[in-house]
This record gives sequence, C-alpha cells and structure tokens, in this order.
Amino acid sequence: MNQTSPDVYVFCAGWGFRFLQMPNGRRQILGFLLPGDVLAGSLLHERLHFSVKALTAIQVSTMKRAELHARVAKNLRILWTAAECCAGEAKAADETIAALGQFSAEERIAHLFLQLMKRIADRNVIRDERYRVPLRQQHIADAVGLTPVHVSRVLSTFRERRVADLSNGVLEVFDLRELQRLGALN
Amino acid sequence: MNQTSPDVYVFCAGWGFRFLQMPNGRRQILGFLLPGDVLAGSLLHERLHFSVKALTAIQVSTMKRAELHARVAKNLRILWTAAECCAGEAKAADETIAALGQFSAEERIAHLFLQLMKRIADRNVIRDERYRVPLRQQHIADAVGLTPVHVSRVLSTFRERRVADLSNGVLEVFDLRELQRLGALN
DNA sequence: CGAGGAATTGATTTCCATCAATGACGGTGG
DNA sequence: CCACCGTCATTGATGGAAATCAATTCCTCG
Repeated sequence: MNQTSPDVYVFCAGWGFRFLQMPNGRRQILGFLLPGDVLAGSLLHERLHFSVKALTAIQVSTMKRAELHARVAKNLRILWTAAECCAGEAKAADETIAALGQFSAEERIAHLFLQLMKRIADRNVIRDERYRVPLRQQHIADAVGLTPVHVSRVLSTFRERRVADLSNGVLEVFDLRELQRLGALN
Repeated sequence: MNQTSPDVYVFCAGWGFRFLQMPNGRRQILGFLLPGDVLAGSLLHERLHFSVKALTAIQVSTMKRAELHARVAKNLRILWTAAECCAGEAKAADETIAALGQFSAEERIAHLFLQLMKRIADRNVIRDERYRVPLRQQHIADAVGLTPVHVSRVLSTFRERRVADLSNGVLEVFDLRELQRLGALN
C-alpha cells in the first residue's frame, strides 16, 4: 500500500503494519494494525509519513475525507473520539520509544508481546493465554530493532525458561508474571 | 512537574523535556519542549502519561481545559489546529522510534541534533549554524538511549572530524552534509 | 581554597550483529 | 511420488559496538 490517498482508513479484518523505509535499506516497523484500528495518520493529511503493508488477508473500510469533515461539522463528538484515538496512538508511540531506548533484547520482545496481548484482549471477549499472532521473526526483528537471528535466540530462551512460546502464528504465554517483570513499563 | 492538572499548557520561554521513569531507575526522554510547543497530551486528559521537567528557567502559559472546550464549541478551527499539532507530534515520535530502532550511536546523536536544529530554525528568523542548546550529555544520553560516557566519546569524534561541536550549551555545526548523511531519515 | 558535579579518557566486559552452515517445511513440476 | 526450491528457523563461531568500571581533569560555586 502506498502513501497517498483522499481516504480515511479503518482496519476491519486481518493484520497489517505501519513502517518507515530507512536509507540503509532496513525498515522500522512503527506499529501493528489490528481489526478496529483507525489509520490515524490518514485523518488529516493526504500524504502519510509512513508506509503500510498487510500481514494477512485484510479488509479495510474507507471513507472520503471530505465526507468525514462534513460529518464532523454536524456532530462534534466524532472529532473528540478522533482526538482520543490520536492520544492513544501517541501514548503507544511514547512507550515504544522507551522500550527501544532503555530495554535489552529480551525486554523489548517481552514488551512487544505484552502490548500485542493487551490489544488483542481488548478486542476479544475470550480470554485464553493463547493468541493468534501472525508474525514472522523478521517482523519482530524490524519492530524491536534486532536481527532475526537474535530474535530466534531470545524466543528459544523464552521457550526453555517456560515463559512464552511463539511459533506457527500462535503466541502462548506460560508465565505472565515473568513476561511482565521483563517488559512492563512501571 | 507532576502528572495531573486541569490545565492545558503552552511553553512560552525556556526549555524542558517530557520523559518516562523506567522501572529500573533509568529514564527515557521522549522529547524536548521548546518555546511555542503545546503540551499536546494535556489537551484531552487530566492525567499525562509522562512527566515533565524544566531544563532552564521557563515560562508557561496555562488555560483551563474547560475554557478551551468552550472555545472549541464556538470556533471549530481551533480543534483542527490542535489536531495538526497532534499529528506533528506523532510524526516526530515515529521518527524517534526509527532512529532508536535502526541507528548506531553516532547516527542517533546526529539525528537528535538535526531534529533540534530544525525546530530551533523554525522558531527563529536568524539562521546561524550556532544554536543555543542547553543540554547536558546526560540528557542526550537519556534521549537517545546511550550512556553519558559513550555520548562523550561520540561528541569527541564529532569534534575531531569537524562535524559538529556541542559544548557550553552551544551547538555549532561545521559539516551539515555529514551530519545529514549520518542522521537523516531518507 | 576546597567541594562537587560534569566531562574526558583508559581498560575490560557484555550483548548483540554478523557470517556461515544446517535443518524443517510447503509448494511445484517432472 | 519424489527431487528441487525458496522461505523460515535454528545453531555455532567470531567480531565489534557500546556498557561498565575506574581514574583523572575541569569547572563552577560556596
């Protein structure tokens, strides 16, 4: 998916991610997009400052920005909820900054897992400790700023220590306490 | 400065920074606050998710959130400019994430310098290659996720290579090209 | 002048990247 | 059906970037 459009986007089904392509050819994943997420960047600007890519088959709902603006004129509440949405994104971004700046490899991955778990749990009534997470190790690497090789090693130790297991697109958490001790921000 | 208040804040004079206190005692600086900056987090929520600290003597203008909301009801444009402000902050946060995730020590510091220079230049008509930047090496370290010791080493090589010099609260840029080659995001 | 915080510099250690090889699948086509 | 690929994950060996530990110097300020 490219970067310019006259539309506002909402993720209805499937996973995707936002990323920046770096000058050196690497890429940084800024965040993952789950069903229900609004592409907040598209609310205001024609041109997004990041790129978007699908991880699975996805369904996206679009709305002309002009139409949205017209609606806003009639009903202010819409704008406030949009603002809420931006604020949530800002908070998530700040936490990611803190994790990348201060955390070790293990801690960063633990933090990513916790963040994803929370977002999935918010969307589903079912509360299992097994989550469908369709990420390759390469995606985790690009999200937390490590090499895929090192991600593999960390996931291996998580398995050995019976903390968590991510394989075949399923994240299973054995020791939530330990995961939180590693990756929580307070 | 603590985290809760009924007011919206605007920085009028002086420097400050937003940060998160980490569980391990370290802190991550999320961003620096320059004159003209709106504390966007305070637009919506009583409770900020970060803390704020002054770097110099500062002057801050406050407005009751209730009053702001009343104004918005009368004049929608205010809300749109507030949204613009949030969007700008989101973009900056995304770039910081990319820098922390993918850049080396030198590159991160170069990136921080470029970001600060741009923000200062936006505010001043005068365009010198000397900028007042009242940061200790500790602040740089906390902002880019390095130790103060290593920040000192990187700054030393910047001086040796005649790229830039930050000392005594003044950032002087000798080789903008090189700085951009190191720290630009595209 | 002395004290204490900030910066510099050197020595050593640790963590993660890099390089390289191998194994496990799933798909494709002969 | 099975040989051949490409992608992904795992594992080992090595190197390098930054952290850590430890002095020492340089300030500013009381």
